[in-house]
This record gives sequence, C-alpha cells and structure tokens, in this order.
Amino acid sequence: MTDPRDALFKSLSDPTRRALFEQLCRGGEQTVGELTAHAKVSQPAVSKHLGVLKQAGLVRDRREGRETHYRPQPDALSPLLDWTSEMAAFWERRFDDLEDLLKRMDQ
Amino acid sequence: MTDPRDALFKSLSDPTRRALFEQLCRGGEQTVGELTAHAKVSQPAVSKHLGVLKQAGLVRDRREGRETHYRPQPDALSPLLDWTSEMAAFWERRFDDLEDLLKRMDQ
DNA sequence: CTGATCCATAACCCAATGGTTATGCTTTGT
DNA sequence: ACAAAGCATAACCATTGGGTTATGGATCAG
Repeated sequence: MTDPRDALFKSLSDPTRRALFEQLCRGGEQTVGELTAHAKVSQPAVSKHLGVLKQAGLVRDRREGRETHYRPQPDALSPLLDWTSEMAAFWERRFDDLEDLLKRMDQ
Repeated sequence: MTDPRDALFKSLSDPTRRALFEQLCRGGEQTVGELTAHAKVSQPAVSKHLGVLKQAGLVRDRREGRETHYRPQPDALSPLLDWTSEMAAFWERRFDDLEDLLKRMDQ
C-alpha cells in the first residue's frame, strides 16, 4: 500500500541525509565513524539517518567487529528515475495533442 | 546557498503534493477547483500545496478571471535527473576500482 | 446592486521530524 | 580483567509541516 517512492523521496528530502548518501556514493563503503567525521551532526544523528536510508533500501550495512560499514545501493534509485521519466512522458504526449497545444499558444 | 534540489525533493516528498503534480502532468493545465475535486484534501490545502510546487518551480499559474489555472513545468525535474545520474556515475566508477570490487566480493 | 463562486490567506492544532545528551551493549586492546 | 572505542537506542526538546475551519477579496451571474 505504501508507495516505495514515498520512502525514497522522503529519505532524500533531508539535506543531511542526502549528503550522507552522496558521501557513500563518492567514497564507497564507510564506517559510521568516518561518515560522522564528514557530517555536521552528532554520531547518534548519523546513525538515525543511516537507519532511515537503510529502510528505504538506499544503503546496506555490514557489521565487522564493533564497527558497522555502510555501502550505497544505487539500484534503489531506479523507482525515482522511473517516476521522473513517466512524468516527462506525460509531458511529451501533450505536445502531440493539437488542441492542447493551441490552447497553450494563446498564453 | 539553498540547493535547488532541496526544494525539489522536499516538494515531491509529500504524497498529496506528488499526486497533484502527477494529476497536472497527466491532464495538463487545470484550475484549483478541478484539482481539488480529484484531491482528497480541502481546497485550502490544495492551494498551499500548489504554492509549494510553484516555489519549487514545478508548476506555473495563470489567472483568468476568478479562477487560477495551474500547469506543470516538468523541465524543473532536470536537477533531479542530474543528481540521480551523478550518483549512478559514482556507482559505476566503483566497478572500475578493482580493489573495491574484491573487497565487496568477500561479502 | 446583490448574492454566489473561486481562490488565497489567516489562525490554529496535532503529529512527525531532526537535533541533542545520556546510556548501554559489544568488541578491542592492554 | 578492565578501560576505552564504536555504534545503536532511549529520552527528550524545539521546529516543521500538513491538515482543518474561518474569512476576505475578486469576479461573475442575476
């Protein structure tokens, strides 16, 4: 029932969280400590954000001793790409609709 | 200073708002009344959402007498596409990094 | 002119969210 | 065995955010 896009958009709507995901995409797998070092918030905040990203399927974690390694899962972005192109497709269709085109032309 | 992606992601993170934008992409230009008819919230709520979408550049409005017509502006989605492919690009690069690939292979 | 329609804004409420500090559980190192 | 490190969770707080009803300003119809 819950649209997977919801989780995706919501996860990425927060700048801090998006920065974390970017950091992971740029640098690949990293521990919470490394991520916290680059972030501008506390370690618990980072952990919470990573939890949200994980639940959205954007990251995966791997425990190794006392440290947890997170890595990006960019495949999870595909629903977002799909939705965007879907919207673009509707947009294209409107150019084929002469009636609508004329309506738009007179401002 | 404020990343334009912020406004985009935040605007689209709300299901009601995304539904409004989809409705506009599917049906083209529509009045607030028409949009409210399809929405599951009150007219003021629709107006507020349209305001947010407008400020994010996702829609444009056109007043005609006492009614306001809104139309989608899908071009505004391109920063989103750009960001997504940028992240995907980082992801691709990691496959070229043999060291990282090996590290990932042993789980 | 008057009443109705269309929409935006105001004022308010409650839930969700992002941040913090405090704490506790493993794991590591000595 | 013990202290420290790494991380997650708990508890709490302030702000944001999305919803509502109420209202007001244009515009149209009669």
